[in-house]
Amino acid sequence: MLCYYISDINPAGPANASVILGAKRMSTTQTMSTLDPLTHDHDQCIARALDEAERLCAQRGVRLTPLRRRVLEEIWQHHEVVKAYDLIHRLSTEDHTVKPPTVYRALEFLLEQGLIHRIESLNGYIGCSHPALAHQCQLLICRGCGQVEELDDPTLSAALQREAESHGFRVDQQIVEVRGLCPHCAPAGADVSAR
Amino acid sequence: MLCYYISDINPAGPANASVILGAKRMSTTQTMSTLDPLTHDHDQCIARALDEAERLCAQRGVRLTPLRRRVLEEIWQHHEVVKAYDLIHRLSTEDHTVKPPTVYRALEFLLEQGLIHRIESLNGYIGCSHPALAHQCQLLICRGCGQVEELDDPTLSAALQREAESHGFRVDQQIVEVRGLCPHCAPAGADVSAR
DNA sequence: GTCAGAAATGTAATAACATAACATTCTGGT
DNA sequence: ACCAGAATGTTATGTTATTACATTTCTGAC
Ligand SMILES: [Zn+2]
Ligand SMILES: [Zn+2]
Ligand SMILES: [Zn+2]
Ligand SMILES: [Zn+2]
Repeated sequence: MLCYYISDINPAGPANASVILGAKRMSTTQTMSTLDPLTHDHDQCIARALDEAERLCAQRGVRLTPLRRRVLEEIWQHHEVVKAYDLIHRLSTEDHTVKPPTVYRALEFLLEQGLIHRIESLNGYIGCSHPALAHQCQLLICRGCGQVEELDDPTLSAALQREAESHGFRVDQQIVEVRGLCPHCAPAGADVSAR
Repeated sequence: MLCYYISDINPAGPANASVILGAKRMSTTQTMSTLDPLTHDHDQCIARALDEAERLCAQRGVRLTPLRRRVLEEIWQHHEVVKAYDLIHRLSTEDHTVKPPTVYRALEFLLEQGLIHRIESLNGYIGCSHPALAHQCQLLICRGCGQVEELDDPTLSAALQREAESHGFRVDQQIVEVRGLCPHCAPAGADVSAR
């Protein structure tokens, strides 16, 4: 199962993406399993993620409180990595500043419930695209647009698990993060210097 | 190529390790590619790492200055993850405190030269066990003893690369970290709660 | 409905990790 | 000796995360 959406049209623009204003349709030239910016209804995407979260928490007997739900909603605003202090700023208002522990506790809950993933190499967080089942995922992190594709290739995770076990290692958790350029940013290649 | 050494005898002790005082020999019962604590001459291990670093830097025309060498030496004191601020404390004396940029610049140099690896999930660093060639490695990180085994399975890294490319992703870097228990800590399993 | 305990949230302080900007010193080539 | 570039020193600050404790909210037993 995959989830990779483009919430904003890349300024540089995907060189070969099919863009027909007003007539949403799939891009035909991208090999990446993405939805075209114009085909992706992100409001619906957010709603789906939140509904799924509600459902899972109810089913598990844990509480998706307004605060936790709000944090999850903020994380789902884009398909880009979100930082804890971004959340603090976004949740704060003129008359009420949210303090770090508030956000970190919500993040902790969402991580425990598998509703988000932590991106270790960026100290950031991203919504999980298939939270119903426990899984070891591989994250493709674009340094061009900051967006993240979550893969769940059981063959890969099994191979890594096997390799670790063959060295007598008992695996708790796999952290697999691939840094690079997504298909929308790669064509522009030359102008996307290391970030 | 593998490098996994035990610098300190685990307090809990490997349940089934062969230990013959005074007569260093390989453990016969561990499946992990480790050296028995007693067979591992860590002074020699450090010396080897530093010599290799000297050789590579000379060959590449870069300067392994006393400071950089000193930082590398500290990182190699054990086979455990080292934190930047540990290094700051270890390098500081009564009459001279080392400041963060000093250490971070040395770490940056050592990372560029492939002499150390950064462990993203721990904000730590570890000596690279085969720095002569560029490589994508897999790190097995024990939560029991803090030691790290560096694997370099080209099959695994190729599989991950292929998977990413099949999604149109251009790979810069792979981060593969496996958290769990090493064979010396796993048998004691029950008493090693999550850290 | 009441109430006690548990869970969640609020708050203040601080720890841990990392970098920016600029000054000074060191090094190697001429 | 001189110069330019590399390396290091120094100050300040930015970023990420946790500890400890107070208060509020929720839940289930009665
Ligand atoms: Zn979306
Ligand atoms: Zn991109
Ligand atoms: Zn060693
Ligand atoms: Zn261990």
